[in-house]
Amino acid sequence: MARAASTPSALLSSDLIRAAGVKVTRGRVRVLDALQDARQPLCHSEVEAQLAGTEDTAIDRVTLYRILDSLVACGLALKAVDTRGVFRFSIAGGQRQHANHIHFRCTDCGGVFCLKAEPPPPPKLPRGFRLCEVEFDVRGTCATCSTRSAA
Amino acid sequence: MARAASTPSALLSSDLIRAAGVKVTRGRVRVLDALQDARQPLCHSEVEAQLAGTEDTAIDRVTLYRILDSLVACGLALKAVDTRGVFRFSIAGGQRQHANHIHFRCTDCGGVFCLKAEPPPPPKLPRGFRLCEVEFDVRGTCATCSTRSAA
DNA sequence: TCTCAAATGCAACATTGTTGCATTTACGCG
DNA sequence: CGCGTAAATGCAACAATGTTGCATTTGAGA
Ligand SMILES: [Mn+2]
Ligand SMILES: [Mn+2]
Ligand SMILES: [Zn+2]
Ligand SMILES: [Zn+2]
Repeated sequence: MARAASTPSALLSSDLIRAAGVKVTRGRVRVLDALQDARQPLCHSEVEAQLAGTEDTAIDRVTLYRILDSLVACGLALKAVDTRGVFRFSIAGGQRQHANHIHFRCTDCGGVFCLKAEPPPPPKLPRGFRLCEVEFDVRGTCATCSTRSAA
Repeated sequence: MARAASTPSALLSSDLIRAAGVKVTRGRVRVLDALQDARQPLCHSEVEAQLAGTEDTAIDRVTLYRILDSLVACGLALKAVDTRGVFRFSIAGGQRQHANHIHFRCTDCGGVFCLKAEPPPPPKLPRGFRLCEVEFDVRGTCATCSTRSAA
């Protein structure tokens, strides 16, 4: 089964940052690398933890907040709030390739799988309402997890 | 626009609370009244401000958090996070009456609005996958919030 | 190399939400 | 009504997340 995956592009973070028109700093490169490697949007503390796993020096907490916001400001990252009210960051553009099909989320392993079906058309909205995003969320257990739990 | 979870009845808050199976306290009645009167989901501080406008004594900050959560726990209120990561509360109606149509969630105020359209049918899944839940999430800004942000 | 706006580190602060515990209160029951 | 008790409240402390101000350092163009 085709797993939803991050971009296979070997574009260096430093190149992306330079192309975005902001200074290439060690912090920005490390954070963007972390977002690229991540398989889901990361919150501030998760990025911090990821960075702590490296041998490099730690980035200041406030600086990390500012780096994340700067990546969003220059279009390299996306910022969204999760159900607990915490901001999560992901690389921008990674979602575009998954725009015209729907996804299945395994509630067991957390995996996201691409389905063949197209997303349903957005409904008609009352006057004055502004559509921003339509998400068809299909949840359950994937084949692997279903087999394992049936055993 | 028909707001989701609007109660057509003039049921007293105290009756609703009693029927929900929890103790009828002055705080719960006042908070539920505030949510009923509100035209949009209110966050903690907004409920606090609303209550401060009355002549009654102020409710402790922690108690207000606990009252709001208790109203959610007993099914009288709904809790959703807004775009800034703040929880907003609104009165809940019967959820059964909202089974056959889809909803629009305002990412600004957290409000939930009933739409006329039916929910889309569940997609066909790959072999071995087990469907558990399907959710059609339509997000954007409601008429009120769209007007306000355009100003 | 020089220069300086941009980025960083650090301290302090703000907002939102939670936990522990002593006190008070709602309400079922005799 | 008056009791007993579990639930609810008030208060202090704490936690998590995010922001502001300011002095210092640094990326990168001239
Ligand atoms: Mn928050
Ligand atoms: Mn996909
Ligand atoms: Zn799975
Ligand atoms: Zn709204």
